[in-house]
Amino acid sequence: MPATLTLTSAAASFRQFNRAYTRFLGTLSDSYLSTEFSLAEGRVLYELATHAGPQAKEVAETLGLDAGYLSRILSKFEKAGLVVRATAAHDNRATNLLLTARGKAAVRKLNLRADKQAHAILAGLSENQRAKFSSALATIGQTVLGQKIDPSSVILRSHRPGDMGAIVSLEGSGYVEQFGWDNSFEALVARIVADFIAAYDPDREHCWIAEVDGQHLGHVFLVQHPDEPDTAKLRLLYVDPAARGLGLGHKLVAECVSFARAAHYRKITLWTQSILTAAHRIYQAAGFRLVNEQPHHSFGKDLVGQTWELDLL
Amino acid sequence: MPATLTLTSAAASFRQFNRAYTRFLGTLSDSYLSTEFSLAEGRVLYELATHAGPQAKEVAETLGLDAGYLSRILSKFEKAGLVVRATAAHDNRATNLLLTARGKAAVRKLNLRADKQAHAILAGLSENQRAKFSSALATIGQTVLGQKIDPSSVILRSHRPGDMGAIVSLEGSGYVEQFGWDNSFEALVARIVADFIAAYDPDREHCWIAEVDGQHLGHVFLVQHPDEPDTAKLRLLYVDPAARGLGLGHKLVAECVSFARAAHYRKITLWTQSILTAAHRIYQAAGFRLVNEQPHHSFGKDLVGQTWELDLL
DNA sequence: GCACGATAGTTGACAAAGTCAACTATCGTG
DNA sequence: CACGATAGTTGACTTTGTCAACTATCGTGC
Repeated sequence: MPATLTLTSAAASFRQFNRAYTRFLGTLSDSYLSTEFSLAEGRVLYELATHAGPQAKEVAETLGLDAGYLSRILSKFEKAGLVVRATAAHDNRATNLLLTARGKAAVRKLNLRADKQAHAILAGLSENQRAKFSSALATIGQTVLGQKIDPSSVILRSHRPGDMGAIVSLEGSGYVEQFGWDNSFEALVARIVADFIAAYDPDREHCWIAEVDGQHLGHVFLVQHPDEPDTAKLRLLYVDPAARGLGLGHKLVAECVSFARAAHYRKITLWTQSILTAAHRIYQAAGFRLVNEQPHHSFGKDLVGQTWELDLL
Repeated sequence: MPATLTLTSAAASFRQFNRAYTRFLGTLSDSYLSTEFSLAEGRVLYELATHAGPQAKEVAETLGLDAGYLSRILSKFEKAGLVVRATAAHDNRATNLLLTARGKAAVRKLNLRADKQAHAILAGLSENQRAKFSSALATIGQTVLGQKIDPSSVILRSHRPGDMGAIVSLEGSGYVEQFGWDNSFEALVARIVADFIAAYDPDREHCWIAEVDGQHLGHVFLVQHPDEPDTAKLRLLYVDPAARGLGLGHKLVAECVSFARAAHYRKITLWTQSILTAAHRIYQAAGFRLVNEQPHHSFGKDLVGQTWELDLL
């Protein structure tokens, strides 16, 4: 892969983005001027609202505030009746910070204002743009801000326009990066998804996309076997490297199995490669068993293909 | 399109991102502590380094600084010999701000430090991640920061793993959004790119991707006509809505034409739709002429297909 | 059970960052 | 050439943030 995007040019656009975002956050926070709170105070309030009864130290750390500064802010809040400082249960040095009803009301008011602002900005975007935008935010959050994906916020949905391409792209670049396969694999995936759309029978077939905040994290297909009407084929199970370890693969396969049962299939088969060991664990856990292995040369590599089956009684 | 990504949830993740990025920029700017400059001073210096001889007012506006505050910063810079304030040519009230050699040296030093920092963060990412990251930055910059694409920074390159999928995705969601086509169009594109990879002859065929900072902005294919060896087909010309008006389409078509000439084709043909008027102007400008029109029903719509040709003498 | 270093939080003194309004000098227009 | 507008400066001020010294408590090792 020729490095048309060098580390240096990536760093340059990163810095440019940071400058622009500094400016942007500056204009956003200007709205605090019409408020009784400063930006720092607002951040503290928000922190108290989202984390139940934290110690002052924790708040100072997560927000990067000076302990002394925070102490003064909290005194002000206490005087205003927004916060109570309760000595911690097992440590008389520490205090647990709790919002009063009045404090909660203040947070609600701030939230409303901030939500309005965010809405106003996003309202100018088309749905397509908004999806791209959200996905971009999530990407940045995960790559440089160290944000973790919250498994409970992952949703499974059916395919939509643009999804087939995303599937081809993810699998194409993913397997090249991880296993060095050549682009004939990407072409194969493109053909599979084209066939899926062309022959799609909603009662007998389905595609699931796992996503969070518009970010495509994984997918799987269940299709009718071309020759055997009672058999379904599970195809193109994929979980993005960024989302591994969340049980997404299990969730996707479980979805396939229950759909297949509901559609009265008697069997599910799938074809996979011996090197994809992470996937095997998922198939095994779902009750599939390996029924056949065969070496072949594909995608520029010597591989061993495997057929797995699950009987649906 | 079911709104699994509502405006409200998009706004929520937007706000969460802003909070996280505030924190991130805070840690980034901590590095200014070991510097003789404050963050605001650094921003001013950078602004002076990138824009030749601006007025104080312009700097104050672009950075969102108070005029008085800026004036004091500039006085400090002048005293330190980093900046000279020259009365503007045609307005004796205004001053043009110019960095001295010493000022430029200071900027270089700051840049070096910031570059190191950015490099350190990006060095932990794989090339794939870095490309996604850069592209995400660009997306955010364009959608909410109002950044414009710099036409001179657009590069044309050959296809790489993951590109075919991106092409399918862009065209699939793009034409759905703009013209309401159904997903059989996405399937058609998937089949075309699959065929391209399968039959690819590098001497006779080519795919160009237009990108900036890893962000895919457009593409085009030139392939051998299946029946006529002397004829090339131009296919899948696409320019992302975000990148229209930059002459990207012209650039991509010109690339095709010159490749076709070099490969000794005698003719280029292409098939397009009557509603794609923006593309027609590009073809016309490149010397193509409309040779045939035919109504057809595809992608869920009644369309009029057009064949265009260019003779390459 | 107690000395001791570590930790949570507070406070005073201070510095840095940013705001506001009044002011000067100049400009452009009628 | 009067007059309102504009570029920039300055003094007085507030807000925001930092630092170190301080108290009270904790946990550990002896």
